[in-house]
Amino acid sequence: MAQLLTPVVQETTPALIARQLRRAIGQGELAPGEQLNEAELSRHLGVSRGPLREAMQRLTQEGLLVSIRNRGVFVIEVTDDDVRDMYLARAAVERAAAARVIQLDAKDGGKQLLEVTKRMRKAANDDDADALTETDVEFHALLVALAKSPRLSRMHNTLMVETRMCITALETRYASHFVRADEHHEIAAAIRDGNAEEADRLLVAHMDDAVARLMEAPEEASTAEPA
Amino acid sequence: MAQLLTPVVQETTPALIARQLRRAIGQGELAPGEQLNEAELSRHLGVSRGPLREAMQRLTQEGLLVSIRNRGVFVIEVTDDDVRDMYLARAAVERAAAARVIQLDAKDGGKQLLEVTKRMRKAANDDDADALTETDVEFHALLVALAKSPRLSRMHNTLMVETRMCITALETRYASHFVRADEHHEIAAAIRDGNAEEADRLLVAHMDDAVARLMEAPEEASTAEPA
DNA sequence: GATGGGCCGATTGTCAACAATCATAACACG
DNA sequence: CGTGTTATGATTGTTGACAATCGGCCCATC
Repeated sequence: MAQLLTPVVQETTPALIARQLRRAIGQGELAPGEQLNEAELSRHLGVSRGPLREAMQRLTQEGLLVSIRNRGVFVIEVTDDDVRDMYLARAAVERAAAARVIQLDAKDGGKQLLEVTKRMRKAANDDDADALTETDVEFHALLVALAKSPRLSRMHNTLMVETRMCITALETRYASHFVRADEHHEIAAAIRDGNAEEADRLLVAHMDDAVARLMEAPEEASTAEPA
Repeated sequence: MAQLLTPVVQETTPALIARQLRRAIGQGELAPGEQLNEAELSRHLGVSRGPLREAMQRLTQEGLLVSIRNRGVFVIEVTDDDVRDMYLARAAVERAAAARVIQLDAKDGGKQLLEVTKRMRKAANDDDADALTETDVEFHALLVALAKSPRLSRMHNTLMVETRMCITALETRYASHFVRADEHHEIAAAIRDGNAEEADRLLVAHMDDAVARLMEAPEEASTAEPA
């Protein structure tokens, strides 16, 4: 028999709950700054407070939630500094991933990434901003997945939840859908061509652009308290 | 009054337990592959199983523990692939950190790092391998801390626990203590001089060296199962 | 001697109850 | 009017108990 038999891994309950919470945060169902009521949430999820608390500890470790003793856990509020830091970390991870992809199998990796950009262009044509965001996230997730690095993937997963949260909360929009699609296409093409320097340069520029866009959006959380 | 008043942050119990567990893993008190018995551990720590389990979920999220449903949580076993991946991730984080330090305040950052290398040289003179390892870890932790990036710091913290664990488990030793100290000194000097390219190059080389050293050490966990 | 079934101890998963803490608001006091 | 005090309701933190699951062992069977 072929090795189609993948070892059965029973996901643990807190891990499942944690995924739900991440999704909810990314989609803004749990708004930045909002407190997570244990009793209420556990009822909604159909579990008791124990497993829920364990799941919340996971997200707290990731930095998606902040815990204040005897008061509760809250969804993080993203300040300007946080946005900058998010993309600093994303750049660190994705640049390393891109370099690794080129090193492993540039041609194949590039092709897979170009496939995603095709769908981005379709979404741009349809003027479907949501689909565009979906494929955008998918592009970056695939880029890191192709690097086959468990650690980079884990880090990146957290960062993408934060990114999604920001996009949702700030309702960021590109000036043009096509510009957005093209930026990703160029990165994919550079990777396919094995041009590490170019891919690296494009990625950095892409991140800088994203920060600039998010910063000019109306702030929902101030970066410093008033004097 | 000056801003010497830091906001009071009551650390949560699972966070405290998690730190203890990380220390224990880094120092090899909890050996790779070992199962963590909840009842026994909670007794030792003087808490009940609830908070302990929450702490374990944190480390599981970090990838320091692996959880198998209905069986328990175990300290990760580090394969050759894991060692490579660890240093791939560390390179990603530390290269970004170095670049950021140079961007923020190269002179000051370089000086602080050089201070650490002084202590490394002293440890090398004393032929004190443990002190050398301590200062080694301190150097890299400081490098990332100086970048003032919460996200890079959080990621790096996890990676350094893994690194420590490997050094302890594999009893890795440099060929020469002085070589080890010098490598760090060069990196610090490059940062102080604001030479980004040089610092980046040295960091990559430093990581490659580390992987090579760890790989030639006797393996305690095989990377692939026998045919 | 190898295989399969069934019991048993140990450990984990889950839950509900209790204790501790905090924010709020009402109120007395200077 | 501002300050300090005290009840109160709600929420979190912690614990112990119970249910579920698993690995190991013994033993009957072929």
